[in-house]
Amino acid sequence: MADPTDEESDARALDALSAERRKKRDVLIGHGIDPYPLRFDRTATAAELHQRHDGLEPDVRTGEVVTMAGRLTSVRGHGKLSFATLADMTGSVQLLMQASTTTEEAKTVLANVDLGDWVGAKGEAITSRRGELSVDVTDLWLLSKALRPLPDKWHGLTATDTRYRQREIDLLANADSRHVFDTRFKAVAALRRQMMIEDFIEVDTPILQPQAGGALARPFMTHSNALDIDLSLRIAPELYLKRLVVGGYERVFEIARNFRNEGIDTRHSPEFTALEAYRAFGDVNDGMDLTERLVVEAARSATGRLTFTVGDRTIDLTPPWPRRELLDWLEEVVGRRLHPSDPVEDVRSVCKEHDVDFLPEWGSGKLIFELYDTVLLPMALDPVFVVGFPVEVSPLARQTPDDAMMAARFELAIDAKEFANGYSELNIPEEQQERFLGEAEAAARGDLEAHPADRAFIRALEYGLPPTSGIGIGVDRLVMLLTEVEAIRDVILFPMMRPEAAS
RNA sequence: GCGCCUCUAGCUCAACGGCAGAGCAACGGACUCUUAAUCCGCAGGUUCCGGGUUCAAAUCCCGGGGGGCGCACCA
Repeated sequence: MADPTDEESDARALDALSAERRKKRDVLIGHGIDPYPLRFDRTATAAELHQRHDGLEPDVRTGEVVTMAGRLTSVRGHGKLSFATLADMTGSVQLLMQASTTTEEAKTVLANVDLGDWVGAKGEAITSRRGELSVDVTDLWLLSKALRPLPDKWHGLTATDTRYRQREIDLLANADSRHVFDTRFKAVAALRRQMMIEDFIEVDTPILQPQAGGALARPFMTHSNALDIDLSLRIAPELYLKRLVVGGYERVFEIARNFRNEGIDTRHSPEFTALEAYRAFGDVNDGMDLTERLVVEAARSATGRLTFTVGDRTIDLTPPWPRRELLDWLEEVVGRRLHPSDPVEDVRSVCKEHDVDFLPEWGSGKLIFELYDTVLLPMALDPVFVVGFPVEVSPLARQTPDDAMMAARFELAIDAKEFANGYSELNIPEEQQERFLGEAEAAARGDLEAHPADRAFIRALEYGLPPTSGIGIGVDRLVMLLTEVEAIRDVILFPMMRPEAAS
């Protein structure tokens, strides 16, 4: 279907189903029942009830009267006896409704509820003859009517675009999907908790920026009417966070939504979440230590495990993770020691040998980075810190003390993807200025990912940025690993989609 | 942006040139221990859209749209 929620197709195809539900709502109104009560007091959740009473023998009455609330996901009518499943945020519990012991009002409600309705139910917690924990309902209230039918209760919802466009019904129909997001929120909470433990301050920096910076990427553009200026959506919080370190926040982090106007595929979303953290007095090695602690803690806390299977790959996060010098590893694999100072023709020939495409304006450093990206990265399954990247592709990182063409920078590779990135931050204003000018020239030449020099950032550096370790962790990719899914859209609640057709 | 695949009832799927079907959900009915409840009955369609080929199109062809995957760019 071109558009499952199109108004006309609704009017046509959903009319019969929806009309039935509206009719029942009218019947209840006719009985003086408000189908949209303002509030409801519940005394127990499904999880609490199970925690208190699981393991009882069949046919036991606990004597505890509870009031539950949730969505009705299944009804099994049995004449004067009905069973139903009530699902709330914590799980589900069975309702047992006997005509002989329910109120008249409850009978009226029961006769006019549909799958998907929100209901409240009061009764004694008991076990059924089969031994299932149930609420022996005396009172039943409608809390809100579902006018649209739910997806198939057994098969759930599989249509991918409907799952992304109408995440709400994906969540209520597919337990797998709920589990993915439960895991996501636990992982993010764990990251935040760990940062707090390590004395980092959480901050919020601008998403609307006069000038995108902190990464090489194409920004989304927008416009301020009040100021009559064009603005970019942030591509990385990096520059603002380092300005906060200048300001005295020695340990800062942000769990930041970044926006990049680039390709969309299973690994890339136009908006994605990264944790960026900056720590005064640290260097690239402290960054790796911190990254390892964060990822391991998120995995343990959100899943209780350290090994994950994605597709046919098994990934083991057990620390410590190996740290390999990029140039050493590359030498091992391509059989030649490369260096950014090598003549560009030499590095190009290695690229050709390994089917690595390149552009004529790329220097040896960029070519080495491309070799890493296309030859080494796919080999990294279990976590590996790759250390030492060409300065040419690291405009915000310090040079290493013994090699001015190499930056004190690492990338964390897991499952053939870049998971994290970090370095000893470049804090020498003149050098940063020079690197910016190089980028500005590239921008002037038409490089859409390059940006003009950020003068406000240089000015900040001139007030003094202490030695600083910075890291960035791709939160969506981390969650993909922890939930063992292959598509980034599966871990984003409402992934960017083409708008639904107008009619 | 290019290539491949896909779109059928509210949902999950059949039919693959010959009357558009099933399960779930819905609707009417039976049933006091079900849990994908069961049983009887009944209803539900612009087969994504537009054009073409054909006696006949959900099916084949062309164009368009949505979605997925792969490649390229990017994290």
